[in-house]
Amino acid sequence: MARPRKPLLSRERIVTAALALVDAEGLQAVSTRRLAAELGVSGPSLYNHFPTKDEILDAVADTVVAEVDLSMFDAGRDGPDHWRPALLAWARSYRAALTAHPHIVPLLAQGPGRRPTGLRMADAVFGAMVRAGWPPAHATRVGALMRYFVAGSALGSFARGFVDDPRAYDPAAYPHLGQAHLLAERQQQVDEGAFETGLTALLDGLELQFQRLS
Amino acid sequence: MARPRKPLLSRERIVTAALALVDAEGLQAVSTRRLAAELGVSGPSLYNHFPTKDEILDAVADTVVAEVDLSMFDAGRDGPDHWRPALLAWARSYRAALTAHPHIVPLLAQGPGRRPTGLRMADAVFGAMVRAGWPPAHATRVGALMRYFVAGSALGSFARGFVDDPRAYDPAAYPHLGQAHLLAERQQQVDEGAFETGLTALLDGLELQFQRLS
DNA sequence: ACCTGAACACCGTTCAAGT
DNA sequence: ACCTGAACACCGTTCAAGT
Repeated sequence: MARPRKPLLSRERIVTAALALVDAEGLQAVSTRRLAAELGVSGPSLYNHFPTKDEILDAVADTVVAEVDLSMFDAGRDGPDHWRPALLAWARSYRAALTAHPHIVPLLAQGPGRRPTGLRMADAVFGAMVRAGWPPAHATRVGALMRYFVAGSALGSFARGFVDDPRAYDPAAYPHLGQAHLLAERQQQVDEGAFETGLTALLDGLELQFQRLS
Repeated sequence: MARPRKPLLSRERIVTAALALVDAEGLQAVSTRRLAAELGVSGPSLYNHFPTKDEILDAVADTVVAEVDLSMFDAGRDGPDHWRPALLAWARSYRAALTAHPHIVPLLAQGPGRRPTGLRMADAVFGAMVRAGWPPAHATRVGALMRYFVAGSALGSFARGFVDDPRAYDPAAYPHLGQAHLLAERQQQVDEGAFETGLTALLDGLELQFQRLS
């Protein structure tokens, strides 16, 4: 079989298979040969659809960010009281999209870059903040700092860092972390709690700044 | 030359060289062969000092986190008014350590894990918050959410994401980002501003919560 | 246009051999 | 104990060859 009359691959099929592989086995499991095998083709076939492996992973990251709900930034329900609930809903949707695919979060490191959905997201947040009354320079910062917090919460899940093995912790070395190994069990609660606590603090603090501006 | 009478390598030399290579050329530049060449030895020599390449990079990450100042959490100057300036100073030192070595930030994804300095840091923050009057469950969250924000700010530097090429941005597609390409130039200012704005908001918000608790 | 196998330079890691 | 070269299985990518 050289060229089939109907293409075996498409960019979409490749991205879908790559995301499934990343979710199931992590980033390191994605090699061009392995991914191609998963799709029933040979390694080099991928290069008919993407110039490099990195661009495949870029497209995967874009797919994940595309899952983020941005409808709360739609023009129409603007007003000076809408920016807070909009940021809140956006942050939760953003975090949900990332924690659904935790293995690609480190890949988001490059920032929005040339990825279209990342740019669309930045544009939506910025536009809504300006319409709500934030000065443009502040609107840029608000979008950025919210992104920092959400990405950080999805990236370095604090609790996941503690392995589930009491022997890893010398109580003499870390006097306050005696029960740290328990954190692995309650991972999700701790993460969720820290995220919600931080989100509330962030929005409370931004509200103070917003009031000072007007 | 088989075995020299004085060892050519040490864990410390390896880690130092690896960090220099990461800083200069990024994570992908670090291969065992390349790193060994940089140290004047052959590839497999590294395995006399580290069991895997991943553990070398773990040690590199640990080195970077070790640069974070924790002295503001020392017992003695506790009191209910000290936790805020302590968190502020720590966050700035933490961010400075990470932005000095931006290429290893995605590596911190695994969280503190078994890395001793990450655990020491978590322990110091937690202990100081509890001594300042935060209930333990809240102290855990405060340490985690601050880490989220700092790691996120170092990871996905918002501005770095915008490439310095006006042609990458179709003004029709991103109506609010017409000047986005300019962001690449002002990268540091935007990042710094967003970080400081977010940090103030976060601490203002935490102060509100702290008052509510007492 | 879109797939294939062969090939290239390069990986991380193992291991027997040297001192 | 600590280094070496050879070797293994595996990479990302290129390319000529097939239809």
